[in-house]
Amino acid sequence: MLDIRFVRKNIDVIKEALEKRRADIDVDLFLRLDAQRRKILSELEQLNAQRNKLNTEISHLKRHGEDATGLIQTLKEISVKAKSLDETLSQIQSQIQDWLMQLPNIPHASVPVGKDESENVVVKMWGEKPAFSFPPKPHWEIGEFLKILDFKRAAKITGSRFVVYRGLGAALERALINFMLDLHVKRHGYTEIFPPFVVNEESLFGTAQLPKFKEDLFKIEGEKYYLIPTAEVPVTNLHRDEVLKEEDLPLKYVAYSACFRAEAGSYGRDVRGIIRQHQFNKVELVKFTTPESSYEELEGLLADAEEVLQMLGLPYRVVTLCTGDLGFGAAKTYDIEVWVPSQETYREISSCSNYEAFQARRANIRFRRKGAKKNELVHTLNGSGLAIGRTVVAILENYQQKDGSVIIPEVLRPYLGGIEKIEAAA
RNA sequence: GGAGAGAUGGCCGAGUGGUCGAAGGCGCUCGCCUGCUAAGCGAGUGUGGGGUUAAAAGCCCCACCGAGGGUUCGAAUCCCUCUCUCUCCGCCA
Repeated sequence: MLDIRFVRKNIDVIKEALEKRRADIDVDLFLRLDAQRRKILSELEQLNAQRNKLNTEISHLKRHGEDATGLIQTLKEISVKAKSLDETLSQIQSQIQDWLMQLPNIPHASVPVGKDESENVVVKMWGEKPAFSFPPKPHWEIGEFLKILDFKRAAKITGSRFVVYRGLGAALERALINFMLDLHVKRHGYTEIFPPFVVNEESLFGTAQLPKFKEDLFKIEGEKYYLIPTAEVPVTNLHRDEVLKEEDLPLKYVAYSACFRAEAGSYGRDVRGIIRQHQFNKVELVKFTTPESSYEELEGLLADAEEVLQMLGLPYRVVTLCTGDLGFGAAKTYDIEVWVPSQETYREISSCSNYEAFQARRANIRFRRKGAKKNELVHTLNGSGLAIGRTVVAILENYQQKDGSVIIPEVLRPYLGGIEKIEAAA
């Protein structure tokens, strides 16, 4: 959410941002509602001030045992008027709130202008794509051959877009989680969080999944709870309605969680394999920073996520999302895309974003500078570090051998009891 | 799931219809005093919104005593619903 006063005073900036994003939102509606709101608000407040004055007089009279019938009559009339104004006001206010909730963040000046995904800008290439002496297999074939991924039984026990990891597959998933957590905690200085995987509506409003993206979420029937689509939600909301201390910033958290996504509207995309699942694991990085340091911290966050791929020896590239592809609440986003040999393409494995104060305003996360009177909103950032399932895809495909086995990257071996490769069970 | 108790400012805690944004204490900030980083004295110390302003400060006004609704001329105080916390019982990894 953006600051209503900022919007009011910078309507041209808003219009330009919406145009760059190719978003169609009625800005004039806002201006009309806002003008109405302020007019009614000041009328109402004048009435209230009048009422408060008369009330004081009445209480004086009453305490001296004098008659206040006339004043009470006047007050009755004022109260009736105030009540109806109040109703009108709250209607307008909720309309304004709805409008503001629909308004996306303003892209940062450094974000390239573009219409869609095709105009994202590659800013970095890392690693060498593996050269195979045979046609590389897709990860689902490798996984089934090695009996580490079981799609059939997952479909039986749950449904499509679910998978069962078995044996070394399950161990690999667990190893990756531990490896990434250890890296970010011990080397990058993040604090580990193990959050609830279920959250309430307020949290989802705070991080801007609601109200716009309800159809992407799993809701628990009969409860007010939702399954989290990412650990970003519980971790960012850790400090909802809090005032942080300047000296504690930046706060850096890393959290493992399962993530649940309805994937509505993605029928037919990535139907095979584990690229797109209803449930997947992810290690997420979240930062709370001062406004002036958030872009520096974004670069740091990106580097922390990249290091995972570097240590695993997986080739990747980094792209800056253009304005047309930028997520709703983000001011700037880097995607890290890992090389997937069977598809001969790079696939997103991490998305690192600076939300500036967009989430902080919704979630009311502030900080106070030393000696300052006023609280300010923090900036929030987050990024995957990394998506576990897609990392498994990358490992299986990039490290596959001609005989169908898969070499384990060295850094993972201590997490897998020292084994060097996954082979077909005898 | 059943029964009961509670939710007030950074913290503790008073306040059962009118002068309450809220006593008192603690903490914190500033000042004074004191021949030691103590004690004492004085003042200040919530958040959000609207107006005034080029802007800020300041000033004026409004709202907020877990949340939402209601009664009333008037609600922290009365009524209803919800949420959370605590105690006991039941169930349970």
